[in-house]
Order: sequence, then C-alpha cells, then structure tokens
Amino acid sequence: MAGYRPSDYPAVAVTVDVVALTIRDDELCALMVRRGQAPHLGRWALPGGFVRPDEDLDQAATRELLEETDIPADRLYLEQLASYGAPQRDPRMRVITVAYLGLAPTLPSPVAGGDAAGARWAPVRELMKARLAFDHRTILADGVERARAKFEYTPLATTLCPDEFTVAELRRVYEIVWGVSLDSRNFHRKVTGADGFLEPTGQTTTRDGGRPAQTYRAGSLRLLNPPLLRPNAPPEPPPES
Amino acid sequence: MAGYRPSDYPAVAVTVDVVALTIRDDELCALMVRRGQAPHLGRWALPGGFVRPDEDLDQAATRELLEETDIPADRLYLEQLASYGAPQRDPRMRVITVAYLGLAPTLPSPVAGGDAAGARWAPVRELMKARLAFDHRTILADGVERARAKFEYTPLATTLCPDEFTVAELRRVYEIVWGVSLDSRNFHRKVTGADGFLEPTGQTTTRDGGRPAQTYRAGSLRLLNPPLLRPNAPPEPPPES
DNA sequence: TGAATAGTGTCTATCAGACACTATCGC
DNA sequence: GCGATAGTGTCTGATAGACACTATTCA
Repeated sequence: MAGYRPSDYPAVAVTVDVVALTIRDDELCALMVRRGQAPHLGRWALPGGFVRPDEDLDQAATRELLEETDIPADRLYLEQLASYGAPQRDPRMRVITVAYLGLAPTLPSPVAGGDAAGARWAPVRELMKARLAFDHRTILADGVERARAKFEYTPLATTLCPDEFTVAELRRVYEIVWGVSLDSRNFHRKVTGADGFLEPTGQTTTRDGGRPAQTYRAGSLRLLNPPLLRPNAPPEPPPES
Repeated sequence: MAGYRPSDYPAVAVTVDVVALTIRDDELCALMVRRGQAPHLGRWALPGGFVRPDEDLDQAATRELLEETDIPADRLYLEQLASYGAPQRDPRMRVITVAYLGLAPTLPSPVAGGDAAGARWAPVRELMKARLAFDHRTILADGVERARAKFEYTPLATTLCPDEFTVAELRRVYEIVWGVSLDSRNFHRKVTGADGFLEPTGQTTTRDGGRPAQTYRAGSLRLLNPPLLRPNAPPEPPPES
C-alpha cells in the first residue's frame, strides 16, 4: 500500500445502489428512479448515490433509500449484495458501486418526492425486459436472485408481509417471488412447524374469505433449518461475483 | 448523481484484498503478508492493493494474488466476497476495499518474493487469535465462513485438492475446513453418487495405504443437489454484510 | 346449502446417518 | 496372517410431496 497523497492512488468514485423489492398488486416490484441527466437521460435506474466521507456503506444505502421512499426504517431489511466496478460502467469516470438488497412490506404510501426526476415501484418482470441505466439490469437480476435464494433458508419472506399476516399471505409472497405455486397444506404445516418462524398473535381474520385464519408476526428465527426449498430449482451460488 | 469533476465527489481510494485459502499439513491456511510500513507496521495483513484505472475488480484481485504466489491461474478459484468501507478502517484516508475469496490446491512451491516485507501461509486457527492489520480479521472470518457454506452446495472443495485425488483426500478437505469428522462410507456413497461431481481417471493409488483407491478429477457439476450438509450446523446467510 | 379458504391426517418415496460386512493392498 | 484403507449393503428415522378429509366462515 502506498502513502496517502491524492497522486498516490487512482481517481475513483464510490457509490451505493439499492435493489429495493416489495410486492404490489401480486407482482414483485423494484424501486426505480428516472434519470434527469446524461448519461442515460430518461432511463430508469436504481436509487443510489455517492458515499459521504463520514458514513459507512450501510448508512449510505439506508440514506439513499429513505430519500426516495416512506418506508419506516424499522420495517426495512437491508443487506450488502455485491460490488460492481467494470472500468467503463460509467462513461464519465471510474465509478465503483456497492449494491445493496432491500426488502420492505407493501405500503399504501406512494413514493415521496426525492431529488430524482421521478420514482416508482416497477414490476421486475417488465424491468428485466427494459433498458436500464448503466449495468443496473445486472445488479437488479443479482438482487432478485439473492432474494429468491435467501427465502429458502431464512425467514426473510416475512419482511415483505405486513406486520400481521396469515399463512396464506406469506405463501403468496413465496409464490410471487419464486414464480411457482405451492401446496397450501404442506406449506402451512412446514411454516407453522418451524419453531420461531411465526409468532401467533391470537387474532384471526377473514380478509382472505372462507374460514377465519390465524394471524402471525415474524418470529425471532434467523435461519430456517431444514430449509424451504424451491420446487424444481436447485439452490444457487449465493453471494458471489 | 453529480458531474465528473474531482470536487464533485468525496476523495476515496478503492482496494482489493484477498482471502486466499489452501490446506497445508492438515490445516486450513490463509495467505498473509507482513506489513512493511505504518500503519500496523509488522502486522500480518491480507494480500491486496489499489485497483488500477484500467482493470476490473476481478482482474485486480487475481493480479494481487499472483504477485504473492506461484498458484497456476487455471487451478485458482476466485469469487467476490463483500466490500468493507467503515470510515476509519484505514487511518490515513477513506479506503473502501472489495474483498475476494480465493481457493487453491496445496502446492509444493513456497510463496514467491512479492513486494511485501514477507509472506506466508498461516493456519487460520492461529490467525483468528492474532491481531491482524486493519479489519482483516473480520474479512478473514467472513471468507472462511463463505468457504464453509459453499462447500455444502457446490463442489468447490475440489479446488483445494490436487488435480487427481482420492475420495479420502476429498473427505479430508471437508473435515479440515468444517472442523468435523465425517463417516467415510456415507461420504463415499454420496460424492460418487452425485452425477458430475467426480470424474474417474481410471487410475488407482495406494498413497493413502491399504486397499488401492480410485482417483478422480473434478467434474463439471457446479451445484450440488441435494447438498452435502455440515453435521450439527445450520446453513449460513451466505454472502452478506 | 354451496363456495371458499383454514387446517389436519396419512401414505409413499427418498435420504441422511449408523454400522455390518466384504475387498485388496503392504508388511 | 494382520493391519489398514476402499468400497458395498442394509436398516432406521426423518422429511418432502401428494392428496383425502374435516372445520368454519360468508352469501
């Protein structure tokens, strides 16, 4: 390692970008902002920006996300995804971005007015066919795959549910994120049988129609053992490059 | 995103650091270099350095590693681990590092003379009790945990074996990395039964003593399904922050 | 009553782990 | 033969998936 004068190291900028996922209208959606300047003027991009001198990477990701949404911080799950640093990924200069994965429950509140030209929750299915700014399509795909994989062996799916939810609502989250249909009876037995996954509220609801269903909150379990595997899909190479 | 003049973004340096693991003398070892200057003068650190203007992050990690070792590039496995960017992790200036995990077979060749004050393969067990430079103890721990987790559902353990190896040698790799002992008979049935995991060479060897054992090369399988789970250990939250 | 959803019981194929047993080498 | 390691066979308990069946609501 060299010294600490600016001339000793290459000029580079570091940003964070966030793949923020939620479920709206039975679709997996990502938060996107419309670029108000070149390059990629008018294209959709992941929310993000420069890391400030005094903040940690996690703090920067949280800040950038809250600048664009009304998500209450205590219902937001954030984890680092990966870093992207191809030399020409930003034509202006060398920019290395640290990407984050965010998961949040559906909220009635629309996107608040950030400083971007526009922001919206867009269906991932459409985004994957669209032209996004920079390498954000790759980052988005990596984020979605990470979420899919983590749903197998963690209770993270509950972060996409409201505070209190039924087993059917939780199952719907899995079905939408994985793009499969699951046997409701086996799913029920599995999730209610995993100690610490769900914490009963003692209440019931009929909002799904039919017989009243018990409602639950997310429990304290962090790791699902045994896991809840995707049908017809092998596990994935989780975290990597 | 702002413009592209240096004054528009915070001054920051980006480095790569590599957690390079191998097995030597029945111990899991990591490649470490001794720091030849302040800060942390004389402490052991992960091999790493600045990302150059024209190279990708993966290229930078590969280059830094090959500067310190004789590992043939075609027997080296590298994947991105995570990025670390706490504001004060380097007292000289803001440095964000992208960490990589590297796996390589045991080689007779010692460490070649790089530009560091010294380099060696050090047992992970000892390193985890020692004081390392910067936040390298955390990075090392994350790298080791990543390797342990990936051994469950990928055939990556073969990257720590020589080109041709026996089932017993492969099992020894698992036992050392996981720190457990495995039933040799069940292990044998499992790995030889997974299509594409091992490719028989047709040769046998008696180097382990006893009845001659068949030798194998790594097959083309990328994902182990079903996985080979660690005994008494839950799966892990693989890649994250 | 019928339609809809919640939740339980049960059967079967598969698999992990334990471990008896056989095979083939060096000495 | 003896000791060592390679490799196979078999049993048992746990689990995933399929699906019959019962429970409780609303219209």
